[in-house]
Amino acid sequence: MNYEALLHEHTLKATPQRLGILSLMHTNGHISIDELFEQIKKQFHSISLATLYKNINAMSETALITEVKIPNMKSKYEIAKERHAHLLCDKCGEFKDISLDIDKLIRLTEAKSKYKLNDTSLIFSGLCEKCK
Amino acid sequence: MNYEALLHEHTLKATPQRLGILSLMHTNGHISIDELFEQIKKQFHSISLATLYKNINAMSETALITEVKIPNMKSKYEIAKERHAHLLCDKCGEFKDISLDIDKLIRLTEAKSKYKLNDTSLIFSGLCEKCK
DNA sequence: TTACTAAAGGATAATAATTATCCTTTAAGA
DNA sequence: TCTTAAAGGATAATTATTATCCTTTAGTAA
Repeated sequence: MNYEALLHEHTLKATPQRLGILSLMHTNGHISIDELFEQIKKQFHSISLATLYKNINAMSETALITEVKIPNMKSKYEIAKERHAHLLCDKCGEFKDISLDIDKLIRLTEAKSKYKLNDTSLIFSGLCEKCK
Repeated sequence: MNYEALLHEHTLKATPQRLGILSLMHTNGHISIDELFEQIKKQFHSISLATLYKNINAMSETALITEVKIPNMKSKYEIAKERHAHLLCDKCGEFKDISLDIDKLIRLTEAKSKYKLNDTSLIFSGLCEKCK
């Protein structure tokens, strides 16, 4: 993926730190601030935690990345993508995407509620195939 | 509702402060820490913020209340109840429960994922009937 | 290329949010 | 009543996040 272009599309400068952050987010899938700081320091020995926060905020505000709030644990961040739900294993902590017909779910809920819906946050938790 | 008994069932003492918190949670439906502190102070002039946090934690740990994490805003707390989803109006901020066949959704997702699921966090956002 | 400038980085102070501590008070049961 | 573990209040400590200020650099244009 060309993160330099992606940053530019979101009117953000493509700095080495940001490319590093996006790369880590990509390889990890979902990552918390703490994990991110831990890992990014390996590449950028003197990176400031403030820089990390500023970048997370800048990229969130421009919707390049998304914060995923999870019950009973710290938020994780992911590169923005098409609508999807998440699966969490309460035992091993595996956290991953699952695609699901969210449009249908939205249509159903709109009918029931009279709301005009445009987004969802949907997290399932339980035990993964290995842990169950 | 008999909150005194409810607290006892969760092995917690039924203090006036806790009864006040639960009462506010009930009348508000969902309430943030800040709103709660704001309101509870009217009844308990000298209540400490630490007491509020301690009680929120104690009642969360015993699953008497539930924290609802919402994208882009502060958490709200509600008295625990049967599985349900939430609707958020991005314009006026209305936040309410909606009942939905979550069991069915879980069964569907289990089939697709091989997970054994037992819980969900599901929030829809958009515009309410008035705001749309 | 070089030069310019707004944006971004780093260090650190400030603020906000949450938790811990310590001592006093009280709910609940004997 | 009496006893005591649990809870409350005040406040300190810790953690998380944001703001500030000065330096560096990415991006653009001469």
